[in-house]
Amino acid sequence: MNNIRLRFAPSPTGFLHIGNLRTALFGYLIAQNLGGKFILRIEDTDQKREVNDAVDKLLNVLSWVGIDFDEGPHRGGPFAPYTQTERLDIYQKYIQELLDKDLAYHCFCSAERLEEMREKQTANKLAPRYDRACRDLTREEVEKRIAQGEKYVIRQKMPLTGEIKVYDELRGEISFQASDLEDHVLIKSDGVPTYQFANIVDDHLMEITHVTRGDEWLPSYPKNILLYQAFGWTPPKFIHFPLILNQTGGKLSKRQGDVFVEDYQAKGYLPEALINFCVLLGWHSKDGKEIYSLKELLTAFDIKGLGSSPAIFDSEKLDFFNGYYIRQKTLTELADLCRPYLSDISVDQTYLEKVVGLAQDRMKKLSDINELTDFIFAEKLDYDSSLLIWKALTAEEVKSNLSELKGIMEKVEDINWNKTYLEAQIIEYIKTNDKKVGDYLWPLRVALTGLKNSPGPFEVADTLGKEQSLNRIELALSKK
RNA sequence: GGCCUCUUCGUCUAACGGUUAGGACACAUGGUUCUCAACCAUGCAACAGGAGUUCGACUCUCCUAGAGGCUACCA
Repeated sequence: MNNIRLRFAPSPTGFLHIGNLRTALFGYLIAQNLGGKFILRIEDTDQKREVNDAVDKLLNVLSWVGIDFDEGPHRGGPFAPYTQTERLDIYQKYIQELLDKDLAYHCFCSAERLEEMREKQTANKLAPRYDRACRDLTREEVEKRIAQGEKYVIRQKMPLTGEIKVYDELRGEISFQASDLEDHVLIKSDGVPTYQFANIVDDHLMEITHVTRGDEWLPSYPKNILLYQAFGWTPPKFIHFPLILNQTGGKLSKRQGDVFVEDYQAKGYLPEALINFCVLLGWHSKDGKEIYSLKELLTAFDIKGLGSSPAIFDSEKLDFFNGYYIRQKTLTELADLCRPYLSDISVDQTYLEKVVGLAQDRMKKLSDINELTDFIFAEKLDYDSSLLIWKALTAEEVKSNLSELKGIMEKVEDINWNKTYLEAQIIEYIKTNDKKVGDYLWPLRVALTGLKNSPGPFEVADTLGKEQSLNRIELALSKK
């Protein structure tokens, strides 16, 4: 047993962004790989963005993909509570410490003043930054204004000069100029801390050893380090994962399509595919293997395989993985997975397994099941009789071939009505009469499916059953 | 505007400073096949540009360019 501890710390905003899934996944894998603990902490300090049931939903999706936690709001733990709005008194205590050390200060500037200030700065091509107007107020003045009921925030007092060096596990040392840092807000005017403050306090208190987060946090890293220094705490290790980009290289956002795990779940992507696909965005194994189950990743994952450059989300590769994992399913599993996507939910289980078997090799996602197997459930096939004609055959030849096959199939006993038996009978007939396979099978297949492209005639006939198959052949024969 | 990060096939990515720059997806062709899919085989395709360091640079340094991120009392 060691004391490695990592956390996933999302804001409960409703859905799980695909980028967050990967952040959670990497964190989970590192924790598992190092034999440590994985903790869920809910960062709900922005009440404006609060969404009902968000935590339950989040937990559902994460458990769907197979990620679970050792500690968190749903199961407690030695560092409870794990929801930031339940920890407000803790932050009060720590901000007071900073105030006492003169490393933070009250700021009474109004939102309007700040906005005006920023507008002026940008107009003058200056970096928009708080002008530190309240940084050096006297203690008496601060007390007086608080007593008068003035609203205030608490800001971090940054050093004015010098260099701040930080270390990222993937990129090495990065240095920032203190003069580029803003005195950012630690406690908002409603007394609730910002991410920047709550996050650091909680990571320390919860004894997090490796902070894993997205690349978008790199710019605030020096401020975080300064906060650790202000408290006299030893910072954990930091790993900033490169971002996932959209097809055009921009930020993955709602506007260009699906960005939430729930979207993919609804469309019929399997958790195995999502996990396998996501883990390969910025990570590779030593031996170049690319097919990985979550279970295998638990031991195979290695932080050394992480890269530092952003990755474009390629849905075609996701489709490949999804098709691959669909093909790995047993018919029973696949039937269960497909059932919610069927318009007719009352389909018999064994029948459904046969139907699903026809589509398995052709599916990219579960929702494809409808389009792929519509022809099976169709009351009456609707297709042009010209489709029945194979290559140079005439319409008469096609009908004659179909009649011959009908004759053979009529004689097949119900008990023998299966793919293997039908295939053996029909192929034997064709061979012994020295005919071409295509001249018979194409018309038969079209008669049974009404489609240009479809699964083979024997498996379709098997699924359809004797009566339905013969009806469909009869329909083909009656076509003009 | 400022700061930070990133840069190998279309995409995801390999390559102790020495390889015909490898694999996967996609694509193409062939095989298998009545069609499609699946499967198998083959092929196509990349070191952003420029200086250095070095006997030798995809790999180290610097510059340029491009891309992305951050620049809120959002996370």
